[in-house]
Amino acid sequence: MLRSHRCGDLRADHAGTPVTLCGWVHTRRDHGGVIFIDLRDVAGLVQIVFNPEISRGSYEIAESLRSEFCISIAGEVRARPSGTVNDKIPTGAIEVAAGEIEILSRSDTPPFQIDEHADVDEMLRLRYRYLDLRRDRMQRNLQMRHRIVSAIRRFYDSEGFTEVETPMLTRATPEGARDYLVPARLHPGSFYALPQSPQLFKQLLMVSGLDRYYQIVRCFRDEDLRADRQPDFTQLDVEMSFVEVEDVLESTERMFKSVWREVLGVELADFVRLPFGESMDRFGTDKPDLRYGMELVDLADVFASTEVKVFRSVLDDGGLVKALIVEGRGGLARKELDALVDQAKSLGARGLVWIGVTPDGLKSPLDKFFTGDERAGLLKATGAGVGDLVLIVADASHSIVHKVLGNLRIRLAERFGLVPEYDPGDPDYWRFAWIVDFPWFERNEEEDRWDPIHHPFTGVVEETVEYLETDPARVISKSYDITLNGWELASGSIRIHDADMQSRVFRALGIDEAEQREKFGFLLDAFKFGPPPHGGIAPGIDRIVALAAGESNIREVIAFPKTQTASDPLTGAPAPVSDEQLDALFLRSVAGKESERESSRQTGTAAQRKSESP
RNA sequence: GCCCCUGUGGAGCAGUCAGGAGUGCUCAUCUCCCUGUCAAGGAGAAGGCCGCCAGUUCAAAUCUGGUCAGGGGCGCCA
Repeated sequence: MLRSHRCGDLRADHAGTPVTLCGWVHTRRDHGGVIFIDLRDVAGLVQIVFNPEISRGSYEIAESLRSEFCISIAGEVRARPSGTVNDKIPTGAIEVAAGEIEILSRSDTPPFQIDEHADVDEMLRLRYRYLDLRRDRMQRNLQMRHRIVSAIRRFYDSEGFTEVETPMLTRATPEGARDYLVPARLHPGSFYALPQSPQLFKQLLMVSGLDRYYQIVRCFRDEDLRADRQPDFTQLDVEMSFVEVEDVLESTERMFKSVWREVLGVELADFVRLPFGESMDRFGTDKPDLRYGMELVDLADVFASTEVKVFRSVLDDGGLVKALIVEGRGGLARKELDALVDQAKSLGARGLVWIGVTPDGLKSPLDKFFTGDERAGLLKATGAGVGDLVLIVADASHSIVHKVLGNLRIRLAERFGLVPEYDPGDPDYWRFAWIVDFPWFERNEEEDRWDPIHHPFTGVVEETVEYLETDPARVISKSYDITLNGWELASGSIRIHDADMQSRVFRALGIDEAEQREKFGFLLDAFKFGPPPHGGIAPGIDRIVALAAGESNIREVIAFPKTQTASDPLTGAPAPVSDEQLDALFLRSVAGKESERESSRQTGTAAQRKSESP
């Protein structure tokens, strides 16, 4: 070893110990006669003192040190002189008097400072990700990720699960997200797909009698990115045989509790159970943030016999009139209210009615149309008091009302500081919920058919099987989601293992036997050989870690993530390949115009291309 | 595909609404001073196609259009 200790591990009781340390120059404070270096390694910072009275040679070398030089020093740990102790760092009681120094490697001036203070442009961080990852926050995030994954493995190992790897090069799935394709050199014209999830393989493993399977596995979906979505992401994939819904929920909930206990030292409360319909009614979404109130209020009763046109026509069409109450914001300026109306419209609403509750009555463009009963009913139903703001969306489409109000609820909670600060040690901060009783189908008006909300192998709740042929909207699935503080963390279901039931479901979906064979033939074949009842779940690792670490973006917990256009500023991926490579794969590019544009691109990409060449 | 925000020395910002010489702040870099600092301090210096292209104008960082890049969202994500 080139070192005897780690910088950040030294404490007062090391005083008098000779040590050899390796690390990076974090900061340099040159006083002319004495030089201080904060030396940084994976464990933390420690102050090194260079003094010509200790070693003239080392002092002279230290004068040439700059930020991020990688150095080794040998010297003695000593208590700091009284009055110079630094309470801000764990090693602040001591310092190391440097006797010898070796510059292991020099560093160019870094493109940005490696400390917590600078809020650096993310593009730059990603281009120099290896420097970005030197920062304390990133180190902590990656370490937390490791501890979480490790705790998950420990849990499933102790519960008799077997981790099995499944192929990365597999067959394109007929439905779901867009696949990433890989040309098959040995099969001209054919392609592998990277897995969107190991869904079908884990079901096959149940047919194989594995009984309890898990895998921490990379998955790929070629869809547009979001704060919580990357094109390649990591899932905890779980499947169990001979279980019902309740067994998967119980096991998964215990896993999360165990991980939170081990990693964050907090004892989670039992997860709330929220039926899908109730979640939509109360929060306008199937992934509600339960850390604050502002629940939606149905005003259908209040305006049941209204003459206000917009409400009347919506209610007559079977639509919804619902409200959101923003406490203490009745005095919002007209300009801000107009901005809210615009937001609502951009989300698909025809309009947004705002009502300020003042001591003199209601302040609203619609107030003059309200009857006295309606004003009283509105206040009673919403519970709004003087100073509050009521926002109402009315639409024939229930989903638009819920989408708009659900979105406004989140934005207003963030804007008005209703979202609690990150406080991992507080059990109350972690609002886990099971979302259950999802409808099996959703209506696809464009294609004039019923589509599965989950996937076509999802089990059907027995009591609703009879509606498969008569009223698909009433069929409830044996599927479930976990949500945490407004994020969907996991999704799963009990699968259909009975051939007759699977046929009925395919019929309801309008998929005939030829299509079944073409799309799912190998799974249906497997299910001819005694498939066990089984089910599972798949939590997203990136999201779990981001929430646990208090990050609002999963890029912060992924070592080398991609930008919103799915490119990597560090490697320059994706990039064109040579004609020779294409020839070998029997491919020809038709993106002529695209590549011309590529070559005339401006500064950012040019600099990036520069970094690609050696 | 659509909507919104952002782009100013190496980094982070202000300036843009209301056009008038690249003006300012913090940090970094370079030189000098300094033996107890800790995001050290002091003095000085260097460093800019104001993302890019076009338009309006006597005059554009500022106004207009387009475009590229980064971020947030809608659609999409069984």
